[in-house]
Amino acid sequence: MSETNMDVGEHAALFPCGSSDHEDCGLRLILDRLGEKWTVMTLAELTSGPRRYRELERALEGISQRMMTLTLRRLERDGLVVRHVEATVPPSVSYELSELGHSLATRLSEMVTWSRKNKSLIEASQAEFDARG
Amino acid sequence: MSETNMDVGEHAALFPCGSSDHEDCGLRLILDRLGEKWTVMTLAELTSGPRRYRELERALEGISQRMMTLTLRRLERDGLVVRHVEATVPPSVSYELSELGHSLATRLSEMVTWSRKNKSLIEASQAEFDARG
DNA sequence: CAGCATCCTCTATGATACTG
DNA sequence: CAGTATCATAGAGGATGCTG
Repeated sequence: MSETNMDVGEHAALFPCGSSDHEDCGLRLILDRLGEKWTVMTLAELTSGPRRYRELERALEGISQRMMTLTLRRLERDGLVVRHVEATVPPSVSYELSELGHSLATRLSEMVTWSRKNKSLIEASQAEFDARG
Repeated sequence: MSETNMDVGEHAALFPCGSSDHEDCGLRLILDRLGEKWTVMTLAELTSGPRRYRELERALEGISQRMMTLTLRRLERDGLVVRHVEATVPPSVSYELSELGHSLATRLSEMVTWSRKNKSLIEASQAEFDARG
């Protein structure tokens, strides 16, 4: 009853991202990253603990070396992932989520829950939509 | 069953999207949509209530007609937005969030909160990272 | 007003080769 | 092992013109 009953009149934006505010309230900052092909899977893999470069590469089946590096660099740049270097021979480099990274991963897991819950609903809608030309 | 021999104090994955599960637990289904350039702003605008095509176009300053239509079609296809047609002359078409759309918008607003809260942290990290390249 | 069709550009990503 | 550098390409998105 009190579910979605937040009267949606004319001017009560649930979240102010669009309109004249082109800076998107900072959402794009993180959404652009999440929209990249391998970012989410990389974060997901790292929620289990630190991983070495090669381990990640194996876990993310199909990723190119180029994208593995790019993805990790960008996550590091955002402060979501921390890079550790062991100056051994051969070198050993591991990556792990920062505190910020973990906090994002938590949010992401909530989105996963939502996705799981509504996946069939969405796919049904798509199927119906497609069935009409 | 598998090689659990390397438990370096690992925890279970917070969300199971990567590794062998290529279907991404359905997250990509929605993340791909949110990653598109105008989707979030469109949803944001619609949280305030129904909007006509032209109203949306004006609100989302800079969007092309092509992308406005594509974005709305895809949202409609996903069942996140409902399209209403008034067969007047000239025609009047309005769009509004479905219940599913509202539920997603709610999640999104939580992400916005997170983004707002950590925006400066991320940007600081980026600045520091760049200062060393 | 609310679109659809067409052309074009630019970027994300993939493939491949090389190195400390 | 853990990258960097280079080349190639599919697709997202922009610009423009047309229509019911």
